[in-house]
Amino acid sequence: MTVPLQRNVSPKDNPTSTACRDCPVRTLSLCAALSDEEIVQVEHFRRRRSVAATEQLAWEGASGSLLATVREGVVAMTASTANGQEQIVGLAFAGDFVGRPFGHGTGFGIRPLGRAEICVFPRDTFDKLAREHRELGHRLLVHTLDQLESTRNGLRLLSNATARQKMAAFLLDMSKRKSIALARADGAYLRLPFSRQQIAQIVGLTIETVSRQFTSMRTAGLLSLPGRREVEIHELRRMGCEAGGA
Amino acid sequence: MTVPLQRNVSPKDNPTSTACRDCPVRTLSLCAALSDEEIVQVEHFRRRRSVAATEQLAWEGASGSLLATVREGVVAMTASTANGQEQIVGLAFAGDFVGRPFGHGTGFGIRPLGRAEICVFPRDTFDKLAREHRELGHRLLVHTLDQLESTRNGLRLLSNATARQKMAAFLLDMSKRKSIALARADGAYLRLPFSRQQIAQIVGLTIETVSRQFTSMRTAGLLSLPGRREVEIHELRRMGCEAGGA
DNA sequence: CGCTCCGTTGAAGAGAATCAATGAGCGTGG
DNA sequence: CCACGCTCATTGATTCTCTTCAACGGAGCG
Repeated sequence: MTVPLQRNVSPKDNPTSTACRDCPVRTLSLCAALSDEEIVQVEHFRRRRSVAATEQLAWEGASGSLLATVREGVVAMTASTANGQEQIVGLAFAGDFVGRPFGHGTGFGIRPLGRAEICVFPRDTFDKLAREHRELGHRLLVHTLDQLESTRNGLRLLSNATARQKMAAFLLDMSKRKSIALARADGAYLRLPFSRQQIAQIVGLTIETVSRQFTSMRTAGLLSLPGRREVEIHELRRMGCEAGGA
Repeated sequence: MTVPLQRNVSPKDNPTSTACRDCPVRTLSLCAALSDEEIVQVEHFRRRRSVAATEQLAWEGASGSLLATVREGVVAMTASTANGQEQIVGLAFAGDFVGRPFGHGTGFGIRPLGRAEICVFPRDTFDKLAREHRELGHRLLVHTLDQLESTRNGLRLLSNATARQKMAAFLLDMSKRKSIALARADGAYLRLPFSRQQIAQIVGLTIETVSRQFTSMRTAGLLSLPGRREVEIHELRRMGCEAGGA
């Protein structure tokens, strides 16, 4: 069986294209602010990178950290806590922007959770563009405001919630994100891109407690765990009650 | 004794002036992005308000919340946690901006911690200005990035730290802020604008634990408590060790 | 003086962390 | 094909910290 030669391949059908207009996050990311003409200019200085799961993209406390857009996978911002553990203080999914423009670096560590594809911008060029291009700057601002809001939401969660509440809220949050691999539209089935250890670092618990909560929820009939990284939530409403302190 | 008539009073000497150029946060806030000519335009639509300690400026979950600059005092963003408590997820000091521009409200409650002076902007006018005025937009972006960074720092703290670590980090954070009433330049003496209850809501502990930590730190010789809201840190370095998990 | 608000202190209980061991999945290599 | 070793997840027992419930003390004020 021979593979037929394809002619007139549309951009979308060509997964190996390096053109920005074929980028999977073309309309999600900051780049949506750029016209097709403008983005061709960007192609000259942006650099795509495929990062391995073990690769650290920036170190905590390092001054000059990267500026990038996540094209595929999940990228985490980390901060080491007092007892030497590592807390995840932010997540960036496909289309999200990572890094601290304008001067100083983020101060946080940046690393992928699993394999990821990112698109890196040189600092000075990006800064200049973000200042001069009105629409891009505005989009970056809105994106930052959104991140601030969700980080503050995380703050509420981590401060006072019980382990059960943290886990329920985390699962509901994930079920709302369409960008992570979702098998069903209602959000009841999740294919998490995280290990148990990573979940623990996100919700601020130990891996043991995370595991206990999963089994406890399963025996309570709230969910089932078809695979290591799969979760099937049986009743989203009941899960909401768990998150809300009921 | 008669008060002599003063002629040629300089702006700074006139505390009751309602002009923006006499504003105490003229050079700190977003308004620093505006020239003296531009700010006269702003005066036409901005409205100053004096808010009482008990006054709620915005309710959690309310869609249209306020946009304002803090001129004096402290303003908090709040979120009610699962167990009905109220967690403070953000603080705004003199010069800081409060609110969520562009569309949706913050979703968080906004209230002053003690008396405060704010400068309120109508939503549509502000949004328009922030989009059209390059320098103002840029300053708002940088401010938001800063807030995001400090919120993420708070996340690290609240997630895994012990009560002692939380309190030490909180005190150090406050000692670095020059905008709250500081009697000494080295930051070793603090006049906190917070009650014990408010501190508890900020660091995510109960009021009892906060109180216990204060007395424990006092008996350990780390600090002394001259007044209800006063703190004298004896050794900033040792306090840093406490915050860092030593 | 008595009231209220705020802060402190004490004793008991609950929840998560820690320490420790077992189990499941997966790739490697014999 | 199966044994082995590795990583990741689960489960158990214990310890410790913080919360909760309760009482008390002091400052400010009518």
